[in-house]
Amino acid sequence: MPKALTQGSRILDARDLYHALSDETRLRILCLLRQGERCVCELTDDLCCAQSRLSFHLRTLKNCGLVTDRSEGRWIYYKLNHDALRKALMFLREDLGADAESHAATERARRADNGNCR
Amino acid sequence: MPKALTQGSRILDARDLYHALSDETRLRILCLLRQGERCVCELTDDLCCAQSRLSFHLRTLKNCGLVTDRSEGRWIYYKLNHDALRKALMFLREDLGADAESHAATERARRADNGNCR
DNA sequence: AGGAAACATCAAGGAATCTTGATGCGTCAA
DNA sequence: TTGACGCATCAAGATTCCTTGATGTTTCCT
Repeated sequence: MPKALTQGSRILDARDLYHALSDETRLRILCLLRQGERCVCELTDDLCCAQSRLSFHLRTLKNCGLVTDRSEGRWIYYKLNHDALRKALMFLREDLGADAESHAATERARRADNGNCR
Repeated sequence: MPKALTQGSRILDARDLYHALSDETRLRILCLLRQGERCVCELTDDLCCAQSRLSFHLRTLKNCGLVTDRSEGRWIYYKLNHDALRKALMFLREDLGADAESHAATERARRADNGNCR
């Protein structure tokens, strides 16, 4: 499939991921979940955050795939979904040309196949 | 400086970056700028987007550092700022544990220094 | 069975964000 | 110097997003 056709939904997927990442509370949730699974009541304590508010943000994170949940008895455990994190990272790298190292080297390479906009 | 003290502003910086990335128009702008500097009228054409609207989004991108501008005569040229892109990428990698490769390996390593939340 | 804990969901209000059209300012060409 | 172009900015309305408090559901304990 030509790249142009897939670009649209790639952008929309990326937009949804970055939107989920664009809130302080949600970023704090993700930082906590990095340490492992957490149930909602633990997160509520750690974040000093009303339960319904937390629930709202967890749903936002779940909707775009950044977290998954699993229920066990009365508790619901949330954890990071690394596939979605990787998607967010890969869009930065592949679509926007972000690189972890100094920019100079990669840009030199890219300039070889210089593509003009139109 | 202890990591906890720097965490707050890291999160706020990341939030601002991801907010700028959370809009379809802005992502399209960034994709176009990846190919090199563009002036506003070129972007207006490429995106079929009202000029004032484009100007609004360019300001959003500029405010968080994702693009820089340079004026030349009547034109103002915008280009990507790779330092900001790298910041967005590094937060995903370092603070959230995103990795480009399969997750299994890194997580095995990380589990050694298992940190509990509290 | 009854009560409490853990969580989701809903409605309403408030805040932030986006879009649009109008206006203003600097620059260039005639 | 006048007019057109390129762009920013502003005000107003529309839309999306977030927060809060109330209520509902499920599960567990007694």
